[in-house]
Amino acid sequence: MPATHTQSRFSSKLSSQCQNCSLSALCLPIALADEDINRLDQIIERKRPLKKGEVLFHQGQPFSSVFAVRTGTLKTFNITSSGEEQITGFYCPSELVGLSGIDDNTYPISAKALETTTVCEIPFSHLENLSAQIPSLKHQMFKVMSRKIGDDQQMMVLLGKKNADEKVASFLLNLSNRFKKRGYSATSFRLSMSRGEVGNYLGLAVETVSRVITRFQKNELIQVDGKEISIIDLPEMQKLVGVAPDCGKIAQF
Amino acid sequence: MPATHTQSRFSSKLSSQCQNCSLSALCLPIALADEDINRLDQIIERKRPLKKGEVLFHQGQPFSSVFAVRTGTLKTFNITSSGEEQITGFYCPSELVGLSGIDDNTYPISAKALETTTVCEIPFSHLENLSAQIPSLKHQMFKVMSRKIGDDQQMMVLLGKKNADEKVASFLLNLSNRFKKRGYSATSFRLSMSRGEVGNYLGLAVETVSRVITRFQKNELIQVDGKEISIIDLPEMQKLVGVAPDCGKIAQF
DNA sequence: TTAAAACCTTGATCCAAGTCATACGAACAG
DNA sequence: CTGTTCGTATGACTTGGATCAAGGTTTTAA
Repeated sequence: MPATHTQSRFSSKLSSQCQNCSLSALCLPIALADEDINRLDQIIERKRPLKKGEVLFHQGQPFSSVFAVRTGTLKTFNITSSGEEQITGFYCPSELVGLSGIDDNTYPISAKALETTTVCEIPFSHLENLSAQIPSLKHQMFKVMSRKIGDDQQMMVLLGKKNADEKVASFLLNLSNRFKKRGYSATSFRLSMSRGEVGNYLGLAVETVSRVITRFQKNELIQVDGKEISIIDLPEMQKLVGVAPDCGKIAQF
Repeated sequence: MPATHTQSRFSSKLSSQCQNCSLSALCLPIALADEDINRLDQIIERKRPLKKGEVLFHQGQPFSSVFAVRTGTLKTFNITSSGEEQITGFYCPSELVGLSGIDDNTYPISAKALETTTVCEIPFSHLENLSAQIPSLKHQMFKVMSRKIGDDQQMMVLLGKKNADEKVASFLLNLSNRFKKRGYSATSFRLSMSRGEVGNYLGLAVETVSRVITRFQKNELIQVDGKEISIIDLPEMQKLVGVAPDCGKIAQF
């Protein structure tokens, strides 16, 4: 399909990269002017792909940048004093990682690729400067961080109050929504994380995750083939996590 | 004690209010110029005190302001689809409430006073404008939100991985740290929330909270008289939550 | 291609914490 | 002041999910 013909002289090749890419969550919703997108684009460093298992940044390392996932998936985790890994989040394309490092100029978590993953590095000092010049960008930054706070609080509800079935169902529906939002199928997708990682994230043992998934399949809520998941009975799944039909956000982290 | 004598002509009575008050967490760490503090001060509305049980804002209500607690305590919570209350946080003096409302201009949680509580209302649009003029204020905003994200993630670790003893100990030490930070005793304080609210927050039944507290007292880790708590054996408590001696932040939400 | 390693599933058993029941003290509205 | 409600404590019982164990499958790397 041919590219749009009405490009301003500022919206170069770089600009169109930004428009297609992962950063859409950060910039597109506020409809930045072409010129502004271009300015944002110029501070971004596109990095070589990370291979599965490679680390983007380490817990404790000095904070310098936030990263937008372009393709692939990341997990963030920290190592507890007893040496176990605790996964704090999974990041899909268009999502921003590293925001929690701003506070004391140190990443409090590590980020590792679950599969081959490309990211855009956004040096934070540049982003901060630019956000002083582009008010809508600053507002968008606040929104992104605010949303993260709200989402994390929903996650707390999930961890504190829900049982294993509700946790796994919430997790699957959450992924489903995230895929849907960026144009992929909401009902059929591939888990890039292992059962063990899902369990770690949800506060469940591997065996429990496995059993719940098997049971969901027996009850014809989902169809499973290894890491491929199809959601068969979406309404029933939603009932399971306690989503009111008219209220997509609540109780779904 | 007499007030400082070297006030600029801009740092009026209002300014000195800000310096003593709850907002210190937001503005003092970055050492705003007197003039800037004054400007911040002028957008803040000081409200009549909330009585115990009064609601500051309701879940679903349009977002307009963030609030800094000056005295007293707030809890934030949301009502799940099944009608139960899920507490997502407690807010002590100097802490900011309502940041999660920025995202979609709606408060996703309610905030209610646990005791007589005074807050400063900071209209967000004004704050955002001002932050465009005072770069260090904008940076401070990012820091506050970033810290919240990091803290919430520690809370997830707590909810997902810790047992009842570790949860309650973490909770008490976290309060202890917050009191200490603003100059109160780190080892002797009053819980403004009920056992039920603690349990709700930590994902535990009331009875469990009660039993753990009783046990801690028997083991001479703490001394309890109703809502008054004294931490007797701080090192042992820290060992319980897995704090490395040289590392105050980790695993303590 | 194949061996090793990592991952997944299922069954059997166990225990931490939830639930139920009861009682007593504190707060509070009338 | 006083009855009612709310908060706290503690014991008895139950249970969801962890743990242990073992076998099958997929992925990885040589």
